[in-house]
Amino acid sequence: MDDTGAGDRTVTLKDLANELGIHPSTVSRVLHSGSDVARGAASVETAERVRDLARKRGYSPDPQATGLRTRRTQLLGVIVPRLSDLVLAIMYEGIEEAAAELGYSTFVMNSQDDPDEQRRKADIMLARRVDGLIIGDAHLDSNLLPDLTARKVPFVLMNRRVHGYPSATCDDTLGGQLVADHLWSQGHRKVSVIAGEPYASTAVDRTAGFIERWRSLGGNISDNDVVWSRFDTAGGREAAESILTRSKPHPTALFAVNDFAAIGAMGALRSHGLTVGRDVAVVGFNDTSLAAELPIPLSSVRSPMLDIGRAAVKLVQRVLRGERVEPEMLKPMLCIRESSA
Amino acid sequence: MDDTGAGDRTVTLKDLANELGIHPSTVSRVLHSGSDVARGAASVETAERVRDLARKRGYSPDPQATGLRTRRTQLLGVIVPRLSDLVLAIMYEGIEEAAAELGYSTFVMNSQDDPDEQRRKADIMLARRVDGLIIGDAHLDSNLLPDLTARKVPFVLMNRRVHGYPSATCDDTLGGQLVADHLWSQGHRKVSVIAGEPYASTAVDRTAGFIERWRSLGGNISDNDVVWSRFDTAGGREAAESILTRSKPHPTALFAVNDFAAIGAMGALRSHGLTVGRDVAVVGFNDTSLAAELPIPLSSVRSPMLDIGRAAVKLVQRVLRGERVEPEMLKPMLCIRESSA
DNA sequence: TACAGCAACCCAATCGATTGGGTAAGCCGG
DNA sequence: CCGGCTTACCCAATCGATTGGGTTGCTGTA
Repeated sequence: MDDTGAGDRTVTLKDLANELGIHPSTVSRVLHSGSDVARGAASVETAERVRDLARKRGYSPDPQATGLRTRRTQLLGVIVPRLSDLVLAIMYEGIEEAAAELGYSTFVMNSQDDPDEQRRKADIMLARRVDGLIIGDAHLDSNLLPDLTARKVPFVLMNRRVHGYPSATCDDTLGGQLVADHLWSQGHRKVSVIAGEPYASTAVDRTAGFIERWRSLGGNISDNDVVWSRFDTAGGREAAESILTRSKPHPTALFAVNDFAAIGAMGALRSHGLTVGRDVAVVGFNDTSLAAELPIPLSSVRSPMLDIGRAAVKLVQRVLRGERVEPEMLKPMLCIRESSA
Repeated sequence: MDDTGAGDRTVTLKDLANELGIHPSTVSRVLHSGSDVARGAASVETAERVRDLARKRGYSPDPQATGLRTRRTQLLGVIVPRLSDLVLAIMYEGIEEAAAELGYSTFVMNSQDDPDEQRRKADIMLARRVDGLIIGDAHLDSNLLPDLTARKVPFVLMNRRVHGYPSATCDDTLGGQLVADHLWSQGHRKVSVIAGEPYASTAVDRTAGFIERWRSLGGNISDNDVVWSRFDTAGGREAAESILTRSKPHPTALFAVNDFAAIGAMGALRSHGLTVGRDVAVVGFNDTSLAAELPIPLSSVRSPMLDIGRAAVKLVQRVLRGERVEPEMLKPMLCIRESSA
């Protein structure tokens, strides 16, 4: 009664074959494809016996061995700036789901948005022989991407896009436009943008979309009204400080391209005795779960983070199949709350 | 000039051996260990030639092949409730760092704290032949853990502990005690605890530590003053609502075992016209980066999340070596801010 | 009756690295 | 000059699964 479940070693094809008195290759063919190759490889009843025994013994093929032979690992590498960034964490959840559905497993690594780390992490993943990469931290001026292309590494971008590469992103330009429309219609005429990091398409596109629409509405906005900053609360705080000290009278609305920066900005406004939503409107981006929970709930552009993750997996799968793929941009939605209403 | 970097196929041991006119096994031995086995396997100058060529050709051993032969994959599986939980995301960053230093790669999967998913994810990782597991979502009443033990799967717990299993956690009991000391010394005498999920040792230990210390200080606290809740903002909000409606007069201090629950609770207090820090003190747990950035900065117990992740890796490594290991509890630190000062 | 055709399998090489067991050449002491 | 010891290698099996190319035995048919 000791060998009911797992004996001691894991079950191999050969074990099954021995027990059934047939050749491992037959077992392989039976188990390999639903019944495509199986037809012609074994009789219906043998196939049945094989499948039964496999189930009973809890057989699961060794991915090392399979990968060695087939040259495919069913592994995807995912590189993000940092998983402690809620936005990326949620995208990764989407990736995990979609990847699991397709029989892929995923590695994630944090690059801290540092080009050297990006390269190092990519190398680690390639050394692991991942089938493809999902890059969530692409810099607009990256030279890693051309290198990967030259090395024929299959990859797609996620979250941030770079011209000429397949990507799954939010339609950030549209997002910026939505904010412009909203603030304009609320009667704001003097606004500033906390623009994020200039190497990230998210920041650039959201800012550009905003400015372009603002101007086409007849609004006035100059380079001085745009402050580049880090994506975190501290960055947003500093940017807001600089806006408040620099431009008098202060703007009546702030658009921060990221919720965390927006939260930091709200802190700065408070320190200056300004009430968010009454004195100064604030709009963020991503609609992270916190936005709605703040003392003054934050208006934010809701980007479909989970779906972006899922889309990235599907894209990379198509790249792996050798298909040519177009960048994919998922539509965002503006959630208006007290901070700008 | 085409074969300078990577030709087309990746370089194998045999390629190197052929080019040097020696046997693959010799190359393997040279490259295998710093110079332990190398001594005796090849002359110093041959070894040098091997290493040079390996470097030049950008040789990196195929992990599938190595794993197949050695029965070790250098892969660790990590299961967490959800990576979008900042606490786990940061622990994972610690894991990633430490694992990379030891030559391990890591898979992470989200279980959503659902027992079926926990099992499913563990099975996926084992099917991938991970060398060991780091379980970050252990339930106190889990039956997965005994099963894994029975199957001789090497694993350690992280974040949450369960009696009888190796784990790397915060000293949550101590954390609760710190909060009790603090609130007591601030003169509070009527307090409530937002206790989190009863299946998580984090919640149970923090609550128990608090209550025990509170009573030993001479304080009074009954089961009614303890509300179990989800770990997120919504959970904290609901718990606080229930506390405010249930107990009159309302408590003068709330201890939430988690920052997000604390933030939710702060929202509920606000809705009831109470000012956090003046009318009601609030203390959270984990000191996530947001705590300090809130309009009313949140007092919180700082748990060494990054170190916990790193510790988990070291523990699992020792388990893999067959050593017996003791649970490890890292000391937390109370950060007092406006919400309770 | 001989042969094509098919069903149902089996064989062996292969993927890339590791490893226990050789072996040949050279040197040294007795 | 021979046995024994090093040094510097080589050989081949092995890990588990896959896969192109067999082989065997039977049936149907011209």
